[in-house]
Amino acid sequence: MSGRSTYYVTTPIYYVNDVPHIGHAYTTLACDVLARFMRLDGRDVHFLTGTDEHGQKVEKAAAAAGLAPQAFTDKVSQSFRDLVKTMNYSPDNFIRTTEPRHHAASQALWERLVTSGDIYLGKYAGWYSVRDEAYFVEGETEVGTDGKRRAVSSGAEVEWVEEPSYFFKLSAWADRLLDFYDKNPRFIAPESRRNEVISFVKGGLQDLSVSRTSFSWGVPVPGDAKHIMYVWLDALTNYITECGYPDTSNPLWKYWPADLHMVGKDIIRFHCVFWPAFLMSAGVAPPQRVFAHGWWTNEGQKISKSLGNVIDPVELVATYGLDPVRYFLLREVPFGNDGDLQRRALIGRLNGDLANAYGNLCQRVLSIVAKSAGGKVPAKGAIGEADTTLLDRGKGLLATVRTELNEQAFHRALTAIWEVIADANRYVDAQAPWALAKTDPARRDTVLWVLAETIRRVTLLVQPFMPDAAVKILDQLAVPATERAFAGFDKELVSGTALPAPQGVFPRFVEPAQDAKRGAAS
RNA sequence: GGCUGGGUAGCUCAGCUGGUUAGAGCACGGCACUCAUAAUGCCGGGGUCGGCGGUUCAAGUCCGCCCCCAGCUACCA
Repeated sequence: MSGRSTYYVTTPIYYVNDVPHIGHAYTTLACDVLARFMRLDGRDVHFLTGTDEHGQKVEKAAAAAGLAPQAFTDKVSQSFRDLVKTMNYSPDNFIRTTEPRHHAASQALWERLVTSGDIYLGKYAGWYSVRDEAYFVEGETEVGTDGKRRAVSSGAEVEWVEEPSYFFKLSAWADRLLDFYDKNPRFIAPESRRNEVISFVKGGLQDLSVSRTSFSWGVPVPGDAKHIMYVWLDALTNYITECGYPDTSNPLWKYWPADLHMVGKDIIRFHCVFWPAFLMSAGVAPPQRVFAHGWWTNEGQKISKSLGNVIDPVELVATYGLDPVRYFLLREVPFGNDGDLQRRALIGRLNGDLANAYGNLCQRVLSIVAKSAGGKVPAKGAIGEADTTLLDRGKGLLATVRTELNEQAFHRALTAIWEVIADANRYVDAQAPWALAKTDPARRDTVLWVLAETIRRVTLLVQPFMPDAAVKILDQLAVPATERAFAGFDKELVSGTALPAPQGVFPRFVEPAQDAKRGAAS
């Protein structure tokens, strides 16, 4: 036996020229839920996130700040490590492209590409803006009435510049990529993105410039130190750096190929076209799947720094609480679609799904147990049809959630869990344990046991989404820490186990009064 | 322009290979209950399923045309 099956999930490495925003938080959250679920499900998980710290922008920003690039990135990348704590992520490692092992891995990969004959020296040419210190493609420029060509974004004059550059023969890989997509239908998700990528590749591929000489903050090209490896070749390599590349005897190499690269929809091409081409050229297996999720808007408005409506995950968590934010982000929108972050909707989910449906279910059941059933797991008596129906719904949930998360369908997984919560609330009303207390205490206890047991199962599955809240509820059910993994899913609550006093887990969110707001403003 | 995916109750969306009176959640209205976080449950109003035409015994579900929305159409992390 080879032991537990591995599960390797990655976030993109985040570029350190920016502070973390909701987009970063969202991507990593999705990975975190998967990592936590897979661990509970007995998989041997490796969950990687990190920062991309090279490039001209970083070099310039460091200079502007009067710092050496390394000191600068040490400082800026910290905000991403802080977000890990704020959002309660559970990565197994936080990788940085400035690590020596990453330079070694990137250079090793480069050398393999050279050996494969896919690297050649040529010239990179484009419209260059001295003021912006950046290249623009033709479409990003326009010729003004004075006959001078300028960058559309900055208005700066551009000139045609050529610099020596190494190229990767991407043009030779189109057919092999299409063949790869064809044989691996799960490689790109969601489906609409898959179509886009395939049509892009079918349109023909150009060779890719993979080195620059215009700056020096990066990984030197082996054998030609004037050149720095360009952005994506360096950045993408992090996924195998982590596993020890090129040392395939590294213990972490068992995780490659990755089960899932989670990415935002803007960087799908790099992950679905360039990356598998690099890897195949180097004789390394491509990842198994890339999922491109959507973007958030803020109250219907596109998010942009210039509009000043960037969503700060730290503020969201401070206002609404961590677990409600985690829940909302993955429940509100079909994963893969764009979503709109509306405070009203968030509060609706918090009060409706969490406080009213789930929290109140726990509270109404546990308070009866505490007040009139002895404060212990109630005695399980004869189980009837209605009991079996509810219990079976809870039992079936694990398989359902497993299936949905295998497709990264977080919203459907949560919907399925909440359907059982709704069933449980209906069952409480139908069985009316408060009435049974007078007529049939034994039956009352059985009803309470069925409910507690259902809450246990539901909560085990809530753990990956809302770890803190789940702990509180499982504690109130006295579920041993050793029985919270899914191996213990069918280990029922034992009647007679002493329970702690119940306490609410999801308080309702009450909006500050409008009058108070106006009063404060005026 | 081309390609792809969409346009279904006030809002967000389900509706597999065509087949009984088109569904869910939220919101709204009424009722019930009182264990519970003024929570929960039940009932109800509300949709010419983007438009026009066609195929079929039968179309939201297939075909054609048109209108509208979004994404992609390469080197920006």
